Amino acid sequence: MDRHYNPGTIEEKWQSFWDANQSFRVSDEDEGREKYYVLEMFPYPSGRIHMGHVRNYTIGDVVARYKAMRGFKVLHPMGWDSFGMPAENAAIQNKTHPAAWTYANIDIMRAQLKRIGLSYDWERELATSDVSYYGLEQRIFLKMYERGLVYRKQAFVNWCETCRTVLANEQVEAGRCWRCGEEVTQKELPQWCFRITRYAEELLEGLEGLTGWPEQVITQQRNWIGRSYGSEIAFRIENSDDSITVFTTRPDTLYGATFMSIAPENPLAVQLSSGTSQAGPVRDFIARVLKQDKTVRSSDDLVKEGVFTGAYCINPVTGRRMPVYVANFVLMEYGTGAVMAVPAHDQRDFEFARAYGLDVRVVIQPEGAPLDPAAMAQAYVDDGVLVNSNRFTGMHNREAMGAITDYLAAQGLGRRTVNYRLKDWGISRQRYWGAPIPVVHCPRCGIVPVPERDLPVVLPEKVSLEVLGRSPLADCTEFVNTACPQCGAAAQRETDTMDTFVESSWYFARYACPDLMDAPLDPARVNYWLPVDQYIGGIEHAVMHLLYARFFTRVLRDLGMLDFDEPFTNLLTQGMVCMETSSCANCGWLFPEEVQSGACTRCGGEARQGRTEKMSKSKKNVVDPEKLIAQFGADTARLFCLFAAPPEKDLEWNEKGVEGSFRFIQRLWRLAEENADLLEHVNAGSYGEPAPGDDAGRAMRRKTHQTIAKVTADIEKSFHFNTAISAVMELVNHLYQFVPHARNHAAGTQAFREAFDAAVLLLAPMAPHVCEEIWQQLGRAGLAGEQPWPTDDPAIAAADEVQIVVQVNGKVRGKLSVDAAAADDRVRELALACEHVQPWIQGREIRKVIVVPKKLVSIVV
RNA sequence: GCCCGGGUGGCGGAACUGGUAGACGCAAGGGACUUAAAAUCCCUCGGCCGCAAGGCUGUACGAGUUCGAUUCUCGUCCCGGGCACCA
Repeated sequence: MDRHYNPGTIEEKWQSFWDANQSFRVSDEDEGREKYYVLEMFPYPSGRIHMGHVRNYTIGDVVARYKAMRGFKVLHPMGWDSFGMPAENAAIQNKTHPAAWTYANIDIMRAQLKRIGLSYDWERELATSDVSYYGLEQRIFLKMYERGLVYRKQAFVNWCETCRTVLANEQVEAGRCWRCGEEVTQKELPQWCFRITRYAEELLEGLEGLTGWPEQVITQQRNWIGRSYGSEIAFRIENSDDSITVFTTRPDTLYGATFMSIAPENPLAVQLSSGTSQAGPVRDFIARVLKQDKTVRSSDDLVKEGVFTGAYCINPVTGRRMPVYVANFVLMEYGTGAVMAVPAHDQRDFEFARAYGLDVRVVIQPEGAPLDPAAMAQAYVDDGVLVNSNRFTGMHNREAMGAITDYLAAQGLGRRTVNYRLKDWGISRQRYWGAPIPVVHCPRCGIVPVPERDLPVVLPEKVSLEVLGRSPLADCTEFVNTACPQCGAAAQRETDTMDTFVESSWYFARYACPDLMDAPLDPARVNYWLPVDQYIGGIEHAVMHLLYARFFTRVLRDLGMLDFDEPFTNLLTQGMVCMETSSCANCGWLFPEEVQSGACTRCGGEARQGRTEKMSKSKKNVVDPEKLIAQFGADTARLFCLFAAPPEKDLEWNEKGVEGSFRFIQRLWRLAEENADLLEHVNAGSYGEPAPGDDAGRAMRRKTHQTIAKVTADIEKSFHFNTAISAVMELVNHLYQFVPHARNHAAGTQAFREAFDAAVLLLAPMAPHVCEEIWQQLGRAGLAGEQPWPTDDPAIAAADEVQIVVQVNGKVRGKLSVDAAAADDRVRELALACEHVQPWIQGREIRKVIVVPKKLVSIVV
């Protein structure tokens, strides 16, 4: 046994071993062992691994290694979400090509991941920017197109007039372009969309079955889909054959509808006003509202504004004329882009009516004081009984919702509907570094999908990224100019690329068959490995990524590529990695190494400690995993990530805590090294019963088996590695105490070996390098990681004496040690006789005595 | 505003289905070893009172249920996250 623990040497040795032996490669054949698919969200190759990755991937790795020791056949793959905007920005900045930048990053990050000792099947590695990936994605796109799941529509995008370019939401800062500061406006452009709304109901209902997901994520998805039941009601436009249809969840208030509000984007706004004196004001109003970017328009304090269109529609039940207004708070994307306004019973309509002097008609009366429209200070939105509602007067409003809708339906003026907040997924990006949308625009045939035989549509290499106003692909003539696949005429390729969320919506299935070249997925292999048994990633993906992946899984199912509904059976959302921030008046944010004993090392000024926040480059509160590993080794980095907090909580980084984890590993090593003579050349499996009367040996074995049970339960139940590690720490502490006994008793030596081997195996998934090394240096057969997971023997773990707490009136007054098998009556007797308890019960009447077996006795006096 | 989480020592965090609050680790203090330091080992460590035995108090705050509440119920305050004019 080596004298000192040398993480650098050991880790390099085992990482090379795993590489050379392809230790974590799995075949796709069913070998009788149960499969287990564990997956961590793949990273964007930004350049370097950060602590959030280390934490995420360590958690996944422990699960993978643990399940393997439990006898599962484990699939644990890794890849790269390698399309995206940062590559283009970096390319412009560094005058390189996005591909060069991306693939260089991948090489760096792959090497970094290997240095953490993660048990990936690298044979299955994939990168979404490889044509072998996105080319197959284009096939999925075509199949979706055939099924009507893809369509094109005019949609508003953020637009900077100065830069003449489309901006992503995150490129808009306080309503202005991030690059030039110009005010961002909304511009209507044709956009490709996926019809996710077709699956809205199924996606919502599927949530019920996701028992392995955190409640929080389920709720967020439910709110995002936002189902609401209501009615569609048609309002005839005065002097016209047309009508305006609205969606409302409150058909019961129809008799109180006194005007109509429509969204500025609603084409009716211009239509209705044209030819009237209101045409000018309406046009101006729309132009002004559309100039505001989405964040401004949806901000809290936006004043409700509107303008009369000059037109009226007719309330179908009262026959009253309702002026039609364009209003800035009405959303085109929700419902029908038009709202029947009931000022008495809707707060927004109320405010609007007061501002523009419109009628307020009460139609729902609460119990007690009747409402007076003139005196109301706010809308009455709660339940009540209908008034002023003709035949429905007197009916409870809940009942009236259905009754009024049915009445309208009978006349063809309305129907019950379900409306969703969820919108179709706009996938068009006017960007270079993404998957080309495989479509051709032909002057004669219109939109023609690229036939499957002509796929993939390869992203051209030579493009200029600095052109403005359109996708860089639009300027690449050899890409754009093509022949129409249908008629052969000169045509142009679509130059939009796909949202990168498309790639991450099916990569988890592709890992089952990454070698397949002529189809995206091999149903047999996908159905064998999937669904993913355990998916692990950041909570920030609670809605978008996880919803899109669920959508895609259903689409792929309907395309016959797989046959399950939900992609991820269990989901673990891990918390962020946080650290204290530091700053100095002169130099701003400081890196941790720029602070020494409270002073800034750059200017000598005072370094102030800020709040603890998520590690980020901008705040400089970061720890570089590479440096950390160089100093302490990967096992320490892993152990600390697991020990400092349970996975779902935020982890507070603490340099001293890292040293503590390092010390613990050294403590384990030293225990082996100092007692190698006792431990060497013995194999697990046969640890004899300690000699009768060997209490210390018995206690050691009890601790061992209790620890095995505890660690196993902590991992199985909730992946609470922090408590699992603390249990092993206790075992190791116990082992140190036990050394003298182990040296003097043969049976004690056995118990010592049993406990030590258990400690090493229990830690093997968490600190794999050092555990393998100890296992090997002590001459154990095989690899630690290939040993069966230790099993606990409840008979050995059971205590033969238990401590009983004695309470008097709920306060702890005494403690007793009692034979575990003692009868309740006997325990009760001992408790009452206990010397510490006597003073509290003497001379008082004992009303009740409660005996909880093996726990406590509660005496009520 | 609405919907989810969450408030436990100096710090990170433990506590099974209501049963000894503070496991484990960090920090701190004291001691041993050392010429010295590091490393290591031993002891102390929620607060208050007490020489001690021991007592009182304590899981954001206020009530309640219970023999017994960090755990269950109601109310209040604070922090974090998500959504937000959704008709």
